[in-house]
Amino acid sequence: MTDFYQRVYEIVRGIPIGRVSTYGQIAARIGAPRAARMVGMALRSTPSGSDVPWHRVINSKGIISIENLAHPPEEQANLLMAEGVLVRTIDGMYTIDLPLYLWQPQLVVDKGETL
DNA sequence: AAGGTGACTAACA
DNA sequence: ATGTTAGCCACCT
Repeated sequence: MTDFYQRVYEIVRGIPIGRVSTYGQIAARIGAPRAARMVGMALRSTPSGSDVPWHRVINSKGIISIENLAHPPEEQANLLMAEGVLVRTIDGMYTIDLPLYLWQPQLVVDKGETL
């Protein structure tokens, strides 16, 4: 995993079903806390058929990004709801209760790796 | 090789 | 509280 994108995919693959993460959180876990936009870029080029659950990544406000050009936000909302995530529709935007669904990975201090 | 572009964010006004 | 601004940095012309 020498590629930035690959690291993004690896982390996103670790998001459990029914949980979500944010662009910033993933960037931080890669070690580049300011590279949230790059995370979005990486997810942009993930095919629907891939094993990367791109739909489990939303923005820091708990909203499905309306700037999303790769897939309609509606599709992302459907995928999340299919996993049991409660998605509210407010003013044409899809919002998620972030404190409730945010993925909070445990850190393994021993090896400096994460679960 | 150099500059433009964002599935973002935190900081301001 | 809500709207704007300015950093951000790997990728793609």
